[in-house]
Amino acid sequence: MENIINITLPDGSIKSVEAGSSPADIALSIGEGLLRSSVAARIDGVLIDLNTPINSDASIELITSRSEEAHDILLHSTAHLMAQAVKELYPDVKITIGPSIKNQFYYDFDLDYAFNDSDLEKIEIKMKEISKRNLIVNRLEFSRQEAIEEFTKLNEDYKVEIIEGISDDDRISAYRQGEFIDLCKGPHIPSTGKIKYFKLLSTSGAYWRGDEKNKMLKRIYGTSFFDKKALRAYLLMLEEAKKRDHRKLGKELEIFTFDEEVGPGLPLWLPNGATMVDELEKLAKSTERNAGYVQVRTPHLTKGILYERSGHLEHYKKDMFPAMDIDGTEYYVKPMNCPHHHKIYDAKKRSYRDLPVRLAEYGTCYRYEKSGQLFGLMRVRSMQMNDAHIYCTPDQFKDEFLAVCKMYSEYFEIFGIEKYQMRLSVHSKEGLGDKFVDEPELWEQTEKSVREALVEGKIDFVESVGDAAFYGPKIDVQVWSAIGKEFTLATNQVDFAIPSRFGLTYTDEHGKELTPLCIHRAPLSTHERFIGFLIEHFAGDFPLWLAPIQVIIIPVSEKYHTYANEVKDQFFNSEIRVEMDDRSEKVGAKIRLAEIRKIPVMLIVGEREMEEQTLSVRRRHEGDIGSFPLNLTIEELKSEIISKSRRYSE
RNA sequence: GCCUACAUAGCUCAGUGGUAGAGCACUUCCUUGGUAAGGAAGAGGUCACCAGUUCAAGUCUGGUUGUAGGCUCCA
Repeated sequence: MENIINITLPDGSIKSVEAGSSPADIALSIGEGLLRSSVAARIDGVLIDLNTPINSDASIELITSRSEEAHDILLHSTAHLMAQAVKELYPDVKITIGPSIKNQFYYDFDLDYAFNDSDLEKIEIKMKEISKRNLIVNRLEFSRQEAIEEFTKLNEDYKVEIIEGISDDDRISAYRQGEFIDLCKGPHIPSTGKIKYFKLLSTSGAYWRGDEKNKMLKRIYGTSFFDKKALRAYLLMLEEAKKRDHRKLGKELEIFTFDEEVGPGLPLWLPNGATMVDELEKLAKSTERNAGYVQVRTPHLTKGILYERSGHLEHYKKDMFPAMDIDGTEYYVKPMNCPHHHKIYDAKKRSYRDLPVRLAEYGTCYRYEKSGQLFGLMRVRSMQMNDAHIYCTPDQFKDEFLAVCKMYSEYFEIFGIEKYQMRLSVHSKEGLGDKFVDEPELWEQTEKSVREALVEGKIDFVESVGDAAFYGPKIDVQVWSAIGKEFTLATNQVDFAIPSRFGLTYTDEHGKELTPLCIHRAPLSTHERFIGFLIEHFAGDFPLWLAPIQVIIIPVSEKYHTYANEVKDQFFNSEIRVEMDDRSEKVGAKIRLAEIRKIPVMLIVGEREMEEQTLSVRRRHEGDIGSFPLNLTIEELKSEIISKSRRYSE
């Protein structure tokens, strides 16, 4: 009896097998097809390889190629396959790490040679060859000392460094396929022959252990799938995503441009973009007015002493443009609006009866972003923030904080933004006194109250240590660009430090002077990033209220230009953004251009319309929807604009 | 900032050391049309910039600037 063990299957049934059977044996006993589609197994909740023997009673779950976990394992195994190919082609290479990431994998190599595109092709061919060898992937286990000896022998210094960092009592595993051995926890695909549909995508540099003080390694990214169709679909998806890229659409739709003589990261808003900025500001102003904010305006330039007081020069200087000397005094362009707003708060005596004070401004700030991190409109050096600072008592904090969170969701509702993640960024102990103001207790206390507010507001969030602002924790809304870069869109930050540095106070009901809390918030981010995001979110197909050109009049021929101009004037007088296509072109050509420009409403006017005083309405994504009286059309479009309807954006 | 690649007409892109090209857009003319491209002609370039190699450089080399993909950092 001793050599029989009981294996519990996911459906609860129990299978008795010989001790030492592997998940592969168990899969085969159920069916050959199951074995074929299995890539690993979970035994009592722990992922193991298909051929690892099981020696005692356990529950089993086979990981088949359909699951996301299986895809991760495949990606990781493909990274090993690539590393093996690179090592065969470039024997001097030292391998480092090669994990799977979302739908992709990468591997970092230390090599005195830079890979180019034709090298990627060569490596891919070598990978296919190794795949055909169908090498069995074996798990090896070492003690720490054995592992160090083994990888020292292989001359893999980086692996030795990793092992040295692993705690003493752990068994160390590695995987061997043919001549290639890689330090790895596993599990892995059982043989290289199962890795068939992959593509190497790009090369880049990457610092060893992500630290810019370390050596720059050579990284190769790639992707891999279980079947050809899925690989093709993924590559197609990457191509499609590029078409939504705001840099491409922003140029095509004449929203913004950059000019070498103006400077990197300093966008120029073209008329279409300026119109959109204006619409955003109108939205923000009315929302904030209803939420009890007041508008202020402050200069772009300020004496250094203000930023000494605020702590910016201590904690934020590397992100600021260098000082300029004006009559012997140092001035800076502002990186944030808060110090100015603090001065406005401080411009008069405040009572608890005045609080909360909510000061709003779409102030333009300038930040010295490192050249390599500029990215279209999403990451720029001059930016106009949807900024406001709320000064409140500790008692008011939770309500104010949640009101800001509510404002986010109202905005997100308007734009139909559904894919985002709330992130609570807190301080790290190591950063105290450097990256963060040195107030350990206040940090803990503030972070606690923010967490409580979030829980009370039933807001789901993830936490990120070490990403707080220098003056306090923040709640960010993370979104992803068309090509998958992550960005912080909205932000909501709590400041427990700076108001006291500015000596800000309010008089409480007992006549005592107290320091207010400050909430920094930017639910619409900056105009630059928000519009960059919206371009991609809508793929340039903006809802009517936001579209730079809302309506284009298309006369069938020159004979109807007079009527078309009358129509245009009426739309113009109704404050609808209208243009007329008076080129000597056929209707089809005018429609085509309007479609390319993604103008939501096309109005065709000819003989019939002129006689009947109507318009033939063609809407993007809908086509010809029929003829309507002029006045009715204006009314309907007006109401669509006022309601901010998203007619096509789903 | 670091690694790598790229930079040719307004846009998209050909052009591997020997007279600078295409399509679209633009201008003019013809055409006056009915729901995604009517026709013809014309204009448009210091091949990003600065050096160098060469009889000769868009093409080769170096530097600068800008852009792209990453790394690091962030609204």
